[in-house]
Amino acid sequence: MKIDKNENTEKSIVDIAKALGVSAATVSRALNDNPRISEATRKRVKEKAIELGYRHNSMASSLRNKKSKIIGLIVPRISMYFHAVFITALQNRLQNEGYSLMVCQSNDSVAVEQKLANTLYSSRVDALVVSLALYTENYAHFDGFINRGIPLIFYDRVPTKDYPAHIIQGDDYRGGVIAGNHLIEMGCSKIAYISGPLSCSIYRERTEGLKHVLKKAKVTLAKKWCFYQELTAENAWNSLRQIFAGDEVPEAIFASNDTTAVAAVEFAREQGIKIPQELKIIGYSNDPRASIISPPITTIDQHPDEMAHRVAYKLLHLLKDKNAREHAETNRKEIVPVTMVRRMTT
Amino acid sequence: MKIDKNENTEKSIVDIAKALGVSAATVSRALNDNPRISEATRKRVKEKAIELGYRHNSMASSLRNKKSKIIGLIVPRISMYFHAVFITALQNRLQNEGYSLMVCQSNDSVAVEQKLANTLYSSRVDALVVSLALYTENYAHFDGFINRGIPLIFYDRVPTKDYPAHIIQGDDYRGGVIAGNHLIEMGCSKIAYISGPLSCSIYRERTEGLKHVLKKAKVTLAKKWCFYQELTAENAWNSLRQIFAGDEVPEAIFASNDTTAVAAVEFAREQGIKIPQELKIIGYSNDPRASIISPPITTIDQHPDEMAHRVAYKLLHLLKDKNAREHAETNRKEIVPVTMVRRMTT
DNA sequence: TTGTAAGCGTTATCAA
DNA sequence: TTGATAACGCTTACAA
Repeated sequence: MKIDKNENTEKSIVDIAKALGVSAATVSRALNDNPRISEATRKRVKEKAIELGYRHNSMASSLRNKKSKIIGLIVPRISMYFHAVFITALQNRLQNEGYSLMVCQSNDSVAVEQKLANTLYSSRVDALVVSLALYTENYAHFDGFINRGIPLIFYDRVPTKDYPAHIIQGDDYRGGVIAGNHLIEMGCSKIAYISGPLSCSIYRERTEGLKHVLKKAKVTLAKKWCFYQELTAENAWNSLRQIFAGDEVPEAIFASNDTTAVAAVEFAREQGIKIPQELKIIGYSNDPRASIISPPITTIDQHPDEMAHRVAYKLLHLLKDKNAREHAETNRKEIVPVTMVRRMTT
Repeated sequence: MKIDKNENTEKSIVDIAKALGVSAATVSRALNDNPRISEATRKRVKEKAIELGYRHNSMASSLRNKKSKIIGLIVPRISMYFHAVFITALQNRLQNEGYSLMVCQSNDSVAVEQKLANTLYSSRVDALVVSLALYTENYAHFDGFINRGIPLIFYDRVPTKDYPAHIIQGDDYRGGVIAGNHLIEMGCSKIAYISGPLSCSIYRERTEGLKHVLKKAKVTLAKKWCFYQELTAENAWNSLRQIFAGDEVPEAIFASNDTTAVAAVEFAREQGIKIPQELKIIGYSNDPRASIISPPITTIDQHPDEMAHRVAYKLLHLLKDKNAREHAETNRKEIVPVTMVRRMTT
C-alpha cells in the first residue's frame, strides 16, 4: 500500500496559483472551464491540480455561491418499500444533474422531523423534499423554506391543510374507490377496514374514497371493524383478533398497507379461514411481500418510480428557474395515478 | 397561511450584532454558549436571534472550522434489506450526536462509486462509511480519505486486498461453514451453489467457508451446479433452469442471498419439486420475504443493526480522538457474528 | 486573457 | 466580558 506523502496536506487554488505563478482567479476560472481563459493556461492549471492532488472544496464554493448542490430529503422510514424505491429513483436522477441527496428519516416522529428540517435548513440545502410523519399536522417547521423561497416539495404524505408548497401525491382517494368497488363487485358487504391514522393525508383520502363508494352501494362500514392506527404487524394482529372475536365475521378486509395485508393472510391461515372463499383481502403499496406470500395478495400499486420522476422534474425546474418559483402559484399540486394489481386474495 | 415578511431576507450574526450594538464575535459566542460571555448578553442575543429569524449557517461554520458534521455513506442499494436496516440504525445513532448522513447509492457500479467518493470528498464529509459495489477491486478512489486522515470505514462488502482503512464485516466465512454443515447434517451430498461474484468479499468468504466444510465431509461441489453472478431473481431462475435441466438433480441449494432463495422456492413450486423432502434450500440475510414465503426459508442472519452499532461506535471514536486514528494501526478489523435461522426449507 | 480585491458568514486569536 | 481583526477557500466584478 503506497500512500503519496505529497498529498498529505490540503491544497487550495492558491497553492496551484503560486506553483504556476498566476493568480488564484485564473486558477478558479481554469478549473471551472470559464471561457475567459486561454486553452494553454487551462491545461497547465488542470495538470498542476492533479499533480498536487488538489480537490475542490465545495464548502467554500457553496458559501460563496450561496448554492450547496445538496437536496434534503425527509422520509418516514427508508425501509418502507415505497420510499426505498422512491429514493433510489430520485437519487439516480439527481446524481446525473450534479446534486447530492441528504437522506434523513423521521422515524414517524414529529419531533425528529422538526429537528431535521432545522438541520437541513442550516445546511443550506438548495431544496427540500418531504414525506410527512404519521402525526404531523402543523407545518411551521418548514416555514423557513417558504420564506426564503427555497423549493419545497411534499410527496406521498402531504399536508392536509392549505400550505404554500408544491405537492405531488398519489391518487389515494381513487385508491380507496378502486379497492372499495372491487370488494363490492366481489359481493362483499361486510367489510373490515384497517387504516393508518387520519392525521395522515394518504389514509384520510383512502378512507374518503372507500366510504364514498360504500355509501353509493349502500354498504355500511361497521365501527367495530374500523381501525385507525400505526400500521405495524403487531397492531394488525391485535385488530384482527378483535375483529374475529365476535359472533359476526367480515367477508373482506381492506388493509391500508401490505404489512397489514400480509398479517391478515397469516392470521387467516392460522385460524383456518379460507382465502378468498371465506375472506377476501386487499392491501396497499404492492410491496414485494404481497406477491410472494401464499396466496399472493391483491393490492394497489402507487408507482413510486413515477412519483420520483415527477418530483425530480419539478425539482430541477424550480432549481433552474427562479421565476418558476413565483409563477408557480397555480399548478402546485400533482396527482399520480394508482392501479390495482389483482391477485389471489380477492 | 401567514408568512412573516420580516423573515424574507437571510439574517447573519452581523445583523444581530448591529441590532444589539455589540460585535459579531460576541454574538457568535453567545449563540455557541461559549463560557466567556455574560448571562445577560447571551440571553439578549438569543432573543434577538429568534426575533430576526436568524438561522445558523453551517456552510460558513464548516468552512471556518474545517468540520462539516456530515458523514458520507455509500451503499450498493438501499432497497436491500440488510442495508436498509443498517442505514436506519446508523442514522438514528449519528443523529443523536449531531451528525447528518449523506446517503448515496452506487447501484453496484464501480464508476458511480468512484464519482460518489470524489463528490463526498469535495463535500468535505468528516468521515466516510462504505459498502463496496459488486465488482470493486481497486480502492484508489478512497486514497484521498486515507491521505488526509479522514476516518474511513468499510462494512459488509469490504476490500479483499490489504487496504489501510477500518473494516467491520460479517462473519461470512462462518456463514458458509454453518450453511454447509447444516446441509451435510441433513444428509445432502449433491449441493448446488448460487453465489455472488468472487470479486466481492462476502461471496468469496462464504464460498471458502462452504468449500472448507464440504471438503472435510468429502463432498464435492459440482462445477455445473456452481454459479457466481449478480444475485437477481432473473439470474436465479436462469441458473435454476440450468441446474434442473440435466438428468442428475441436486438435493440442496445454498443461495447466497434470499432473493435467490425465494426464487428457488418458487421454481420448485412451479416444477412440483417437494421442499424439503426432495430439495433443501438455505438462503442468506434473513430478508423478511424469507419468513413470509411458503415454506419459510432457512437462512443466515447477518444482524445489520449490530453491525451499525459497531460502525457508529468506531466512527464516533475516530471522530472524537485524533490520536485514535494514528494508533489504530492494530485492531482495524472487526467481525460481527452471524446466526442461522432454521425454518422449513431444510 | 489575466490580475486585483472584496466578500460569502462564521469563529479563533489577541488585545483591551 | 467584549471587541477588532484575520482567516477559512472560492468566485466575480472591475480593471488592466
